[in-house]
Amino acid sequence: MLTLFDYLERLNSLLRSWQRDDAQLSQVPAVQLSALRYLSLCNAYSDTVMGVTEYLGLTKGTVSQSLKALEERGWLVKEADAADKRQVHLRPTAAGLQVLSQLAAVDALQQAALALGPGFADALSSQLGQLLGQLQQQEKRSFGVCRSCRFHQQQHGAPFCGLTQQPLPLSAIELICREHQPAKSEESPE
Amino acid sequence: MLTLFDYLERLNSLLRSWQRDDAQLSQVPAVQLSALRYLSLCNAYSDTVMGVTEYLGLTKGTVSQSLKALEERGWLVKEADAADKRQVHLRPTAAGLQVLSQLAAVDALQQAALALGPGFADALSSQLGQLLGQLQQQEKRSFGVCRSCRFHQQQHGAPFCGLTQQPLPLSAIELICREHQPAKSEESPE
DNA sequence: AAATTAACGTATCGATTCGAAACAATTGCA
DNA sequence: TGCAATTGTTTCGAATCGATACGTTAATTT
Repeated sequence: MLTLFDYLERLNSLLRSWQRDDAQLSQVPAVQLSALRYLSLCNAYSDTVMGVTEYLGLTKGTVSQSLKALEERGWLVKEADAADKRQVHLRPTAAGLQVLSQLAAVDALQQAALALGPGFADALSSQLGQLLGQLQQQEKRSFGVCRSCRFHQQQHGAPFCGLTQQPLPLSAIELICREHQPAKSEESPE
Repeated sequence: MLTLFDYLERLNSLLRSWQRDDAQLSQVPAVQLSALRYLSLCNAYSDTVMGVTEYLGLTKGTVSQSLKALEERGWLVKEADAADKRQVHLRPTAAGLQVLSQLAAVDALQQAALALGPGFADALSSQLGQLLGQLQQQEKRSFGVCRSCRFHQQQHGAPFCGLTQQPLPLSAIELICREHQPAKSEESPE
């Protein structure tokens, strides 16, 4: 009997094989693309080596090398943190974002979902999000977006993080955060 | 905005990282486990090197090595095909099946789904199956189970494959087949 | 029947990745 | 001020993966 695990494994194999068949991206290791994509989706608290490391579940040494390779490709720049001299912020360049936008697998998934009905993609995303939330309850990090975070507040009409006690740009509330902690009710209301 | 692709990527990272944290399986490459699991789920037409190769989307040289490693671990045995001397059938041993049954990720997914409601796992599996079917329409192979195959027939009350013109054991109709071709209506009725 | 082509599996090579460990630099804490 | 914890880099060795070449067997063509 096929389980959820098997479906996810098969989907993953398929997506990887497409990446390899892509002429432009065949030389680029999958981990590098995963890291770059994460960096394009996370906020300023999370765009560090340790952020990528925890998100991908690898060791920091390995990740450091992959990021170095991305930097050499010109898809990434490193910027020192103003306050903490240990930290380095990683920002995808225009060229890097360009590469991400050409990932065939992303579009293929969206189009396949569209062919199955107008609300299919949203419904499936919602369910996968719920599953992910459930799985991450035992994890140290939950990697959600600000909007679903218990620290997420409003102050003077703008988003505000109760953990770091800092105001956030409006664009940040849909970004992935390393410090995310789920609010009480994870179930998104229908 | 998080896409289907991102959810699948994150889920995959999480599952992989669990595999690495498992003391017993940390030394075992993920590809080997994927191959072994496939072999435990596929039928007699598909348990060959080329079957695994196409399912995982790798090259046959690479797969041949991974299978060799599995054989050396004693998790797999090779059996020559009776009719075609080129082919080798790969059969997981009892020890191999034992390893598969201990995959923590499989259970974790099932339990997480269970916590989200009684029908959650089935509904999600069904949707992922539909998505997979849609994605595989452009592929050469669809890797479905006999029951959803256009060659699937009944003869003398037993399953029968219209492609190979052979009877099938009853246990095979839920197994993955390399030669699978979807029947006209892929949508599984509710 | 013979020759050619195609398919299956293996072996070898080189590039690359990954984890483990050691290391330097900075921060936070007692 | 000491001491531990955190961040990030580097180095090393093992192992994976793709590409290529090869041998064997089956299928096809002449």
